[in-house]
Amino acid sequence: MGTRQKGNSLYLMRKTPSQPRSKFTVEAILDAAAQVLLEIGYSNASTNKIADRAGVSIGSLYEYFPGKEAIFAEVRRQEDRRLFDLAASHPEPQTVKDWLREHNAMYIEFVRSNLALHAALLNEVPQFAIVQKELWLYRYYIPWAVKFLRSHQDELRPFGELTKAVSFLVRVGRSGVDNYVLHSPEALADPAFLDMIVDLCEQYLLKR
Amino acid sequence: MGTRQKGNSLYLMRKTPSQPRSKFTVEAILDAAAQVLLEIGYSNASTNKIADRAGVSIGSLYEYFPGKEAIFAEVRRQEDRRLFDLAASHPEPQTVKDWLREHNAMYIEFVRSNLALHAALLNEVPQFAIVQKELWLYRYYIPWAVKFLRSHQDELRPFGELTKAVSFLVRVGRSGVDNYVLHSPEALADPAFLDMIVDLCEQYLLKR
DNA sequence: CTATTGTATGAGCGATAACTCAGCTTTGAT
DNA sequence: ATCAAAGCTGAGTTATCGCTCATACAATAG
Repeated sequence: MGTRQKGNSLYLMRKTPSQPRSKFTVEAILDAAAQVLLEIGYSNASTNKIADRAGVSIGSLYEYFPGKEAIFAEVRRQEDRRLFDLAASHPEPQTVKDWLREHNAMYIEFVRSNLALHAALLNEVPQFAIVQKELWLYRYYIPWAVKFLRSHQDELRPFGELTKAVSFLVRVGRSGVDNYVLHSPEALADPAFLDMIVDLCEQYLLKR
Repeated sequence: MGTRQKGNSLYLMRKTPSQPRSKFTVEAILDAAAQVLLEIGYSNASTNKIADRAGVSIGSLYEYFPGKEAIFAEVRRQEDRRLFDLAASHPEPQTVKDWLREHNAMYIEFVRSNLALHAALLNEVPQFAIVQKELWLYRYYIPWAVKFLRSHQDELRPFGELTKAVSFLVRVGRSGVDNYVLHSPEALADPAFLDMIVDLCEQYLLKR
């Protein structure tokens, strides 16, 4: 038997596939879930339809996932992971100004690269019990951003608690972009949008 | 027969109650919807359960709403309206600084006054086809904020398009607070959070 | 008073959802 | 070559969902 989860949470995979073919199965399920989501929406997406679309039997689906919540939670985790990898693979800029521009551009590009999916995730799919603390963004990205900014503190306004301020700015920035993904996706393509959000970050962070 | 809607949208009420007793019925349904949402979550909330909880027959529910999407869309509209009324009833401050603090405090208080409901709305209930432009926040609040800020332009940094900048800041600010509602509700009670968001707004808007 | 429109009821129908389980196939270690 | 574990299958069970409709009472205009 595979590696069964202890708590049997509604939002976690039941077991982790060990053989290659089961890895394909799980991948097919996750891909199908994204497709079905875009085609008929979260509330109409059922485990049966997802399994169908994946070309996998419903029994197999339940072998790995306790239900559709867990499937979409996993889709979210994958996107979260993709984003972190993207950021981590990026060479570190010299100045805070550059850093702000590049990282904001990166996130905007990231959501734009699969706009429909991200809009649907934001619009329709509950966040469930995806605790922020377990996401790469919060576990790794924010601490990493804090470390970078601390090492460029001469460029910054004085902050009592830099960690708090950075975490705040990252969350606000991200939520702000997400708001536009949902309500004004066309604005994301405009370079002026990037300028605007970079401006916001600079005004908040940089000393002058 | 009542005032039937033309397009028969999934997200609008079917008819507007004219007699007092039917107004009570609709109110009961909306209240029940909020309760059921908090108790069992959006995806488990069914029209039958909502009607049950409201003490109203399922037939009556379908008299006024085409489905649960429309019910929750209406719950959202009511909250949106409540917020706008709150803001509109507020006396206009003298300075931009005061304005920023008071309006941010107002929104934080607003969400905190019914935190569980707002968290649930953000977390679980799809935004559907609630176009931003039809919300009070965007139709009235932002134009109004722009008007206020334009009349205090001497306190502001120069902006090419003030409307764009204000709209951006309002949306980012609101989304940012919403992010904390969802992921760190405890932080909202801390006065430092208000300070932080006011600081962000001031740094972005105010000249120095 | 009467006609018309407004409001309320709830049993019940058809559809579909979630999820199980008994049995079959594949894989890989020995 | 053998066999236990891993993986896969899909018809079937149970529950609930969305929604209709025949029926009846209430309000109001003329």
